[in-house]
Amino acid sequence: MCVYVVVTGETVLPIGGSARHAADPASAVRELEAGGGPRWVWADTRETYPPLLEQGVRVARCHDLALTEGLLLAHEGRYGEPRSARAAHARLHGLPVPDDQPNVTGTLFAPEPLGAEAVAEVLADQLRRIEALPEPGRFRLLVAAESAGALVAAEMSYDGMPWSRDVHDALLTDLLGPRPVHGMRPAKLQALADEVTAAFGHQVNPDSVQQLVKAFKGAGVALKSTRSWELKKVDHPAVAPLLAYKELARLYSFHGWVWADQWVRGGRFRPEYVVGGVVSGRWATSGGGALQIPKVMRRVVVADEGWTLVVADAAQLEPRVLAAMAGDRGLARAAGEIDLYSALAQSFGGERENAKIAMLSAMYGGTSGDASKLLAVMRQRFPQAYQFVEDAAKAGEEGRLVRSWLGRTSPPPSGRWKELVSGPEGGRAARDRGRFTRNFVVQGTAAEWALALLAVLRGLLPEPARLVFFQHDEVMVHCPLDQAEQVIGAVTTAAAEASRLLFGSTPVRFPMEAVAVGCYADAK
DNA sequence: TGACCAAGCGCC
DNA sequence: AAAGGGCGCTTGGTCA
Repeated sequence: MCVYVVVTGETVLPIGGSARHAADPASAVRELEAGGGPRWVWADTRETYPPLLEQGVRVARCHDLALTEGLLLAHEGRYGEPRSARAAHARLHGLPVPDDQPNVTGTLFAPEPLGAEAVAEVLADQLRRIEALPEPGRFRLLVAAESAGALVAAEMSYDGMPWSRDVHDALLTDLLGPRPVHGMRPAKLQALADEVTAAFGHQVNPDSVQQLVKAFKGAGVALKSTRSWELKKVDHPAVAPLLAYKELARLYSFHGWVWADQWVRGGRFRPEYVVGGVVSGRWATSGGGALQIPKVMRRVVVADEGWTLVVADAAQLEPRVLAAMAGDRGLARAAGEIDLYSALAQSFGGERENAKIAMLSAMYGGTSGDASKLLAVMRQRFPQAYQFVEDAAKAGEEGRLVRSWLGRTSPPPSGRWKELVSGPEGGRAARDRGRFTRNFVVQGTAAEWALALLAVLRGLLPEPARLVFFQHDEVMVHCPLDQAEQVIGAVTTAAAEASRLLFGSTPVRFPMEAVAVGCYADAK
């Protein structure tokens, strides 16, 4: 049973009750939250929640109208229509529908917030539309998990991930040389660039694909691309320094000093997360590149004195999700083991590696190498799982929509795709979309499991423990040392609860191994 | 000059 | 070792 309380601007309105115009809305929220914890409904967590966090107010549950509208529109085959609460309200009243604005927090031209009555109206409409779906229970869970994700995302941006600028600077200095002055290359990077130039006998900018291709051509080497794995096949003295250059140059420009100046404050890395930013339901980032931190940088993430980092990732999440969704008994039995691929090895000639290739090929639409032979085995041994992803691929090839377990819906085919598919290269376009929808059902459901885990875990954490990182199937909690055991236990509990919420009683296990470490680099 | 694209590579 | 689905982000380079 949910109790909804509307928040907009300075109004806090219990549904069915009378509006309170609070001069101090944060206090009003704090007060109502303490008295039992309603489900707050608001137009957009990104606008409403950060100011509350600034005032030390956190809430347990919310219903984010914009995220919910996006999920509903996609399910209704109206993917891409404006999803803001304002747009939803306009549609209800046959008024002109405003385009979605980029996150307007803090801009001068932020429009007046939607009135409380309008917010309540949009909520009622959404709840009605959810009840009309074929699986309202699952979709309600999706909405709750997505909204909880929005709370976590805002909190993680606010709290930040521990980031030692001293360790970062030492690492960069070690690899690149001291921080250079304005526009210069770091010494070690410049030395490698000079080596490349020397190897060719003339000036070559290693950042320029064109110059590199031309230089190699001049040396008698025809390149298809300058990708590292392509270069590794080439025998030329420029290759070694060039490969070293590319690796370090990326570190320098993506996660170097300039990046740290912009994104690290007070020993915390504060990226911006975009909940549901990937069509499959995975999160994206809109700044800071939090989901692409190179592994070498993990040593920079260090717990505060007297605190620890509890790091946990779900093992082989996607094949487990497939086993549970497809109800494939054989695969589910293997997924009852800690190492799913080892458990499958027997079916694939005793080779764990073969089992892995077969599973990945089934989920991603792989065709290369041994894939087709292994897929034939998969089809025979695990027919339900095989058929499940085949059906998703077929739907995609035919231009139909597919949905995740809880009801997140794939984008429809574009107009361009429809043209292509009836043209001479149509087969290629169809297969490409088939691979996408094949992967969508698995990746999307895995994202839902992870979101459910995140939501449950958040509710189990003791004060002052904080979630500080979430990356697809991995979470990190920063907590005092003496809470480590409790937090590790909470992770296990949350994983079990996420599995139960999505799949009820299933033989499939979802192992989530958590370790407490002083430094992220020590987690693996 | 700014807008946009492609290449390339980091993460899952 | 990669395969292969999804992203973000930076650089160089082109075009209006």
